[in-house]
Amino acid sequence: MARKTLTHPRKEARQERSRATVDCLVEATARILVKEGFDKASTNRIAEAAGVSIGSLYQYFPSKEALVAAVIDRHQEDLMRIVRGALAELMAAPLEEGVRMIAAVAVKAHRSDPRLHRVLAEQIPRTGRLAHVEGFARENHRLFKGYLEHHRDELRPDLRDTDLELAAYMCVTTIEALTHTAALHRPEILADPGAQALVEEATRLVAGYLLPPRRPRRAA
Amino acid sequence: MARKTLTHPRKEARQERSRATVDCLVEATARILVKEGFDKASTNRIAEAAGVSIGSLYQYFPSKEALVAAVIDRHQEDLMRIVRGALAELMAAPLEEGVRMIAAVAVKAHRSDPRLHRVLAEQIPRTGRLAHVEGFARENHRLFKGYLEHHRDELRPDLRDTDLELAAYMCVTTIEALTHTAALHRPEILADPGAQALVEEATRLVAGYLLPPRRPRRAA
Amino acid sequence: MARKTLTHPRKEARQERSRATVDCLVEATARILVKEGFDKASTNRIAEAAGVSIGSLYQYFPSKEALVAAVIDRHQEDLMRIVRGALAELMAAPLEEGVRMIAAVAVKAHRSDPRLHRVLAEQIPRTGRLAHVEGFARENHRLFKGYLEHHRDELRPDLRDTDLELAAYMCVTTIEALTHTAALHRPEILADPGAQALVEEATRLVAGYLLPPRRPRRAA
Amino acid sequence: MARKTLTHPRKEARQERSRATVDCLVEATARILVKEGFDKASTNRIAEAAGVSIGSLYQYFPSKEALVAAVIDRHQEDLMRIVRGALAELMAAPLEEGVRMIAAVAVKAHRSDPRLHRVLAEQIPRTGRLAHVEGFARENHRLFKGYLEHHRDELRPDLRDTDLELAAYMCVTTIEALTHTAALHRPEILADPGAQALVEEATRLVAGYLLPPRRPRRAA
DNA sequence: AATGAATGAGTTTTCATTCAT
DNA sequence: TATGAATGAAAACTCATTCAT
Repeated sequence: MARKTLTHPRKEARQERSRATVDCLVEATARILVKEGFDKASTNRIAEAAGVSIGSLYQYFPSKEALVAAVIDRHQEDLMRIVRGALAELMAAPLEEGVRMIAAVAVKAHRSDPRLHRVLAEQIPRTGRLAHVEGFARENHRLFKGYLEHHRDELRPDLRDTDLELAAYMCVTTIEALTHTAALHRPEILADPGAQALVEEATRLVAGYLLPPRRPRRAA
Repeated sequence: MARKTLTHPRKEARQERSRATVDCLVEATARILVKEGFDKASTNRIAEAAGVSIGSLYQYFPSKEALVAAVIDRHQEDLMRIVRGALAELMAAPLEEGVRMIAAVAVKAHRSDPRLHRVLAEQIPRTGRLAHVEGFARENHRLFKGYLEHHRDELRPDLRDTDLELAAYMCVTTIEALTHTAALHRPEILADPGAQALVEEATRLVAGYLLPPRRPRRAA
Repeated sequence: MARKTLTHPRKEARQERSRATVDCLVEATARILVKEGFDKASTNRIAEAAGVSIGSLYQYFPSKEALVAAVIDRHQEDLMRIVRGALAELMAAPLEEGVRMIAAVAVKAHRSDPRLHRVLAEQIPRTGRLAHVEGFARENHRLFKGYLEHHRDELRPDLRDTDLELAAYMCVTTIEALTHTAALHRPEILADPGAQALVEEATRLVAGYLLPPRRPRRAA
Repeated sequence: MARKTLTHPRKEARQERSRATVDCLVEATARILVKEGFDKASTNRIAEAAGVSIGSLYQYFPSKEALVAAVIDRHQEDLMRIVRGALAELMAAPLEEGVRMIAAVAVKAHRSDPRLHRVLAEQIPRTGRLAHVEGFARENHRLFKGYLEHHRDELRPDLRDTDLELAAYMCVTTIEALTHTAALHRPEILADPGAQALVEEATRLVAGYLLPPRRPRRAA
């Protein structure tokens, strides 16, 4: 019996009741992933935690991977919503302000559920959702590059005439890396007092990289 | 079937042959982790790949975790060697040069075996080696903080009188995050042409954060 | 996790002990197949009946099918031994006697374990052993065709100059079909009093088909 | 989860629509049995293939076995119809002609759906329908014995005064076995060019067994 | 009557680990 | 000390069947 690893939901839950079951399952999967890690998240355990029979689980998800993939997708959508919502007004902001917004959004996104974020980050390769997730990253990158192009004249002189690909990459990656790493390894930094500081420092770091040097103040 | 999680090698293997066996096993574990992932790395498979009987494996390693821990430790030691070797002359270097050295070392370290790095990064939480590994990070952090203190007068004015804790954290974390993330998700950036660029951009980013703004050139 | 259906033993049992284990397993499989049928023959049940742990079972047989295949092979070899042994002296026998020998051998073969024969006959398609088994049938067919050619001059006149392919097929198939069907559906026919009669009638049937008509006795 | 094995249809489905549903289900079962084998024929699959909900399936058939039994019965009835239709005029025919008719009918019956025939042959033991099916065989046997008794004087002399039980058994079994085995293992023989030959050879075989030896022609 | 969501016992299979030789 | 046969808990997954709607 061929048993390819399928990662797509098995059938659409049409009725009210079954949609609730599916939600329950995804919820329970996320909860267990966070509380006990991938290895402990057996399908039987998930079903039990969801208060659903193992048979029902397999009616909607053809494999454990499919469940994790569903959690990933749901998490991505949460992040997307945060990012898109916040970036609506990005274009109008001056550079430093724009960078701060990006940083703030990155922090906000990673704060939404850092422990889940962490487990998922580790499990994404296994689930074949990598392409999907990277697409999301690329979208952010493109978006920010567009923003930089729109604000070319605010950049430090030697960047003004270049392709802004690399610059965009550096900024987005730095901010993403700082917040992602904090989420994975320094959860306390994303907690309430530190998060603001992280935004400020990241802004100084990245804005300093993009903007022309300010005159020393006493130079007035 | 008691399955306590012991993570220390069972005996010291002082004899010549035992030594070789242990090396073989660690080697094989690393190889399989990289080529097939953690899930495929069963103890039987490792023993087979090492050309050693499963019984012998358990003579030297009390559990699967112990094996992975040994791989992690060996990898850490490799990294340590790179870092310590390169940082011997750090103190003497001026700030920008020092930052460049740190960046270069981070890149070098992450290039040493990025695929192993990746698997281990994912598996470290499972092995209880986390504290150990974070200790290493903290050492780097302390080291760099010392370096900054030693070069206080080169810093931008508003940093000169502060505790350099946060500044050090930002720098080390940014560089580490940039290289680590590249190792995990953008291996091509660490490959030969890109790596130099990464060092340069990281240097500009971080040095720009630490140093006082340079006068615009034409101001002469 | 790919799970192809492998039907070949997983590893050779080298030590004394493990060969005993393998034998036990094959034995137990046969026993359960006969006593309870294919559906009841779960691997756990087989292992239990063999007095062997389920793990050991999977050390030697990669799947349930492999176990059944092993039983089939063993049964085939038993049959082969019976057939080859009996057919050594076939060539020398005159036609009617030869036919009787063939019939006797077929009966003997099907008597060796009719209930096993039956279950296996049903399961052969599932195990991929079909080709193997049909090869055996073809061998018998070739053998008997050779025998007929060797005794051409005893045949009824209109067969003497033809290709004996079809004639051989009819004979072998009839005898095989009569005994096989008896084994499957009329076990009592193969039991002791009936078996001799079956041989005699089959001989009369087939010999009558091959030989020239005998003169009516009173015609002397 | 009580799982008694009931093999009788649950209700008579007198209404038009119910009738259609039942037919659909039996049809679908047969189709899946043939195309995918017994193991793949799960009740859910059958319901789906029939375009009927699993709930409805269980309204008409109390178990999977009942479904298969229904298929068997339907198949038997098809065969019956063929046999009875053809045998109406048997009694009047002389022996050789009668044998040929029997052989022709057996071939025709086995040709009607050889693949279904095969699966059913394998599955009948499981369904408890064995007795039912064997009853059918016995009927044929009785019928042919009656025919032989009616044509006693055409038989070879040493048969004329015996109980024709055994003779009938040999004839019916040989013809049945030859066609059944062909259906199971040599489908090509039942296909169009070969089937006629099979009838002829079977007739020669069996008629030769029943009739007195013909005088050699030149003996005149 | 029909629907299809839910059930859960039971199946195959893996793999860390032990222990007799 | 080395070997590898044996172990068995536990995981993933199926499918006949029930039952609320």
